[in-house]
Amino acid sequence: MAGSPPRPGRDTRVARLPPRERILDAAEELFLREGIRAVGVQAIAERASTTKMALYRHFATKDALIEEWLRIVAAGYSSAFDRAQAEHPDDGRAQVLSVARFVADGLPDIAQRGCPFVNSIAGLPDRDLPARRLIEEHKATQLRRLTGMCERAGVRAPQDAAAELTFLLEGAQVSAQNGSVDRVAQRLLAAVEGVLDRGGAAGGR
Amino acid sequence: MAGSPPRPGRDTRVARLPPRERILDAAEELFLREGIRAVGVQAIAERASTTKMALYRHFATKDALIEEWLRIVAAGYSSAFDRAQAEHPDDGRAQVLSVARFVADGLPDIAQRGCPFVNSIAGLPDRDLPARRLIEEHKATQLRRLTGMCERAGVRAPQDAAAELTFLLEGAQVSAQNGSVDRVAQRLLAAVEGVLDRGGAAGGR
DNA sequence: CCCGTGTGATACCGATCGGTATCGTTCGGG
DNA sequence: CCCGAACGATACCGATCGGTATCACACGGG
Repeated sequence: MAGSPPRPGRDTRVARLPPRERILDAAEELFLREGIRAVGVQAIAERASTTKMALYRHFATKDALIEEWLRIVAAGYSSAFDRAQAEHPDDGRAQVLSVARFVADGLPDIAQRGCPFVNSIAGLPDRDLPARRLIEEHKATQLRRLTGMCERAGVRAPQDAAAELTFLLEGAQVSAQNGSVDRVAQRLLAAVEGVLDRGGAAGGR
Repeated sequence: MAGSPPRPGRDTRVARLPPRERILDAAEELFLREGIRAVGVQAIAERASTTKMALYRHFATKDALIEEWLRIVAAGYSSAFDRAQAEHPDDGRAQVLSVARFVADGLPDIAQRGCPFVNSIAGLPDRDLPARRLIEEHKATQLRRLTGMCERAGVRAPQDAAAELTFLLEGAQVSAQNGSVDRVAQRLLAAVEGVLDRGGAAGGR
């Protein structure tokens, strides 16, 4: 098919990605499964079929690797927001539902591995660590975009609705992880629709 | 001065609790501030003004200490449920609101240290670790009691309502931790009231 | 053709990890 | 009064931590 594969080398194994990508993939896998602090750089290097030295040629420190990984994960969520807005322009309600469905679809993974941000924040004690700043800015951006979508959906109190939606989204993820609630995805989507229908927080009165 | 204090020893410092209590206190402090995996037994022992040996006389292993600590934290939450039921017998709505207020009151601490369960679960990869089993059983019990309260409150769909309340409660805690939402406590209580008024998930239609 | 860059492999660094062994001391109950 | 249990202190165990140094080799562009 392809005339000249990118960098097959003479390796018998599957076509290898550049080391940096392999390291990030391996780190993702291990960070999710074992937790940030439980994984050593040695284990990451081995799983990436390379060595510790190669890892430290691409990442100044383990924390830098963690930060880079979190940046990629955050970009994934952001692109879900992008897609929601691109597929349903001017339809705030559909945008929110699209985001909610994205989160709901990810719940099976979350149930086994946990939310990358929530799990990572546990191992990042200092509030001014670069990786934590990244997480907090990401969450703040998400809330802002969610608020915008709620405005476009014409709900009564966009700020309140966006906050409540955030609670539901985050809460569904931790509930999926500790396995206390069943049919989490279904319940999450129902609750999100409820918030959208009702507008802000207490709408009955 | 004092005729016979419990166990002052001849220590000049403040009256000391028995070592086991001191160790648990020190562990709680450090586990919350730094995270389970980041804290070494040495650090715990030093903060408890004792030694590693004394610690291992009371706890078979570090994991056992973690488990015992989580058991105590879980008992704290359970007693909040007990109080809610004792102070508002037969009034399910007031019971739920009491629990919600308990969580809301704890949010300032959560914002700085994070939820003990959520943070710990990140460092407990294996699902069948005793400490994780404890967390999951605790969360399951909470959901059951919440469901009972919703039934007593006469909501339409108690199971759905309890699940949504769980999402809100958990989500508010992680949102407080990452600081994305402001006025978390106020918003949480408003959202909880909304769920109680509305009954189950989507009630508008 | 050859040279520099990125790579793999190995060994090493000091520090710390969870956990254990061995002491002497202290203290309270029978 | 005295004996045993709990305690404090210290040293130690092998393993692993994050991070560094060194060296040989493969490979592609000039």
